[in-house]
Amino acid sequence: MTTFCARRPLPRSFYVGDTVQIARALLGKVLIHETREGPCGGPIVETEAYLRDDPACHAVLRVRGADCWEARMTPRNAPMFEPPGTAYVYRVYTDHLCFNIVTQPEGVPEAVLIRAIEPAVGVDLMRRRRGVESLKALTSGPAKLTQALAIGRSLSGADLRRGPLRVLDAPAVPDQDVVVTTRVGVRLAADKPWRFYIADSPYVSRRVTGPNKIGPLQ
DNA sequence: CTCTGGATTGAC
DNA sequence: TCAATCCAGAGG
Repeated sequence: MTTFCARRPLPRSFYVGDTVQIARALLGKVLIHETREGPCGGPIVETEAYLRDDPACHAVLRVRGADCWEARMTPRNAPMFEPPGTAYVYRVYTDHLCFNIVTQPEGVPEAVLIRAIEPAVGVDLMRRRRGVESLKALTSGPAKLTQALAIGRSLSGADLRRGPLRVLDAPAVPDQDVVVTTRVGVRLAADKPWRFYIADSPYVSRRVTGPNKIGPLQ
């Protein structure tokens, strides 16, 4: 996973289609943040899909008094309704930020959570921001990577094709290198196999071995 | 206004 | 395995 042939930013069309497949296709693509202190980032190694009819999705809320859900815009999830290729950054558990890439045409709230990247660019800068030395601890989790890349909430709503935070094209990761599992830390729709990671990457947040493992993509 | 429950991390 | 520790969203 040291091949680093970054190209142009991914176009909007990349982010339209089946969001689960887009999450899969984002593996290997390169996330780069050009900051004042320098560039930092690397290839994406772990993703999760969140869909418009998925109870775990921030844009899907329980209909009051009924046993069903519906997509609804709120102040927090508004960027999910923006055009494909928009950033959605939100806070969880006090001081942790998570970074998502919005998919689907404007008005359709689906997104891919970027859970881990391989630390390839600006490693020492990221070490300073994280306060740890170990490469494995730099970006191996959704809130770790936002801290390492200095992705703040002001980037929520930003266009990932232009500006300081970009997602660049790179060669596709072959199916035999991809593992599919259920999503981490979600209570609702916990059985959906919508998480993807690169099997042999040391920079994945969490490896699955037990009954949770859905298996490699054939 | 009050109440509930996290798309986490790091220490034990 | 578990606490830290705060806000978004819902309901009164």
